[in-house]
Amino acid sequence: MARKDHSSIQKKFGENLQKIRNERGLSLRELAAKCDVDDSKISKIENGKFNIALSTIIELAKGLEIDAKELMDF
Amino acid sequence: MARKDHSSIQKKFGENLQKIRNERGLSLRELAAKCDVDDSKISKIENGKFNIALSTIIELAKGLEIDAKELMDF
DNA sequence: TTAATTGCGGATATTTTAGACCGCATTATT
DNA sequence: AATAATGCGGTCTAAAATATCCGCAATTAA
Repeated sequence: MARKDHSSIQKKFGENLQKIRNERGLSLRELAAKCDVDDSKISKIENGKFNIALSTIIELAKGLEIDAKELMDF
Repeated sequence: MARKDHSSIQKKFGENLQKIRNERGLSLRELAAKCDVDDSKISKIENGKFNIALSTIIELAKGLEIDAKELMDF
């Protein structure tokens, strides 16, 4: 690979995000409506497809109405 | 701005990072040696210059020997 | 007073995300 | 059966982060 591989971190983060979203009973589109992140992007994040930015983590936490710390608890 | 502005989040994150690094008594170069992040980059992060990726947050936590959650506690 | 350390900013090239939208196959719901 | 909802993958462009490395002013140590 040209650049470092972070897929293992991304996957863990994604699994945790999905778990929390499901606990809240929110669909991808419902969560997307509550934060400034597109539903198709949330899906990709949950599947570990990319290395999201700090601001996106904060945005997701806002939509889930939780503290960003919780999202990092994996 | 062409893209959304996240400087307020970035600044808060940076201040928290700097606070923790100082508590540990580590210089920028010392921390850089303990994780895969260049010292000049850490300086820029501390000064809120950019919106770092998830993997960078994890990397910094590793170097500081703390949980990534702590870095998000701001 | 030298010499070393520290924080920080600049420059560049490359890679990646963000952001917005579309569309489909599979599951639910009516 | 028909309709709606859901998860998910793809496309595209512009903007931003990564990764390196250099260098300097100011502070600290020898």
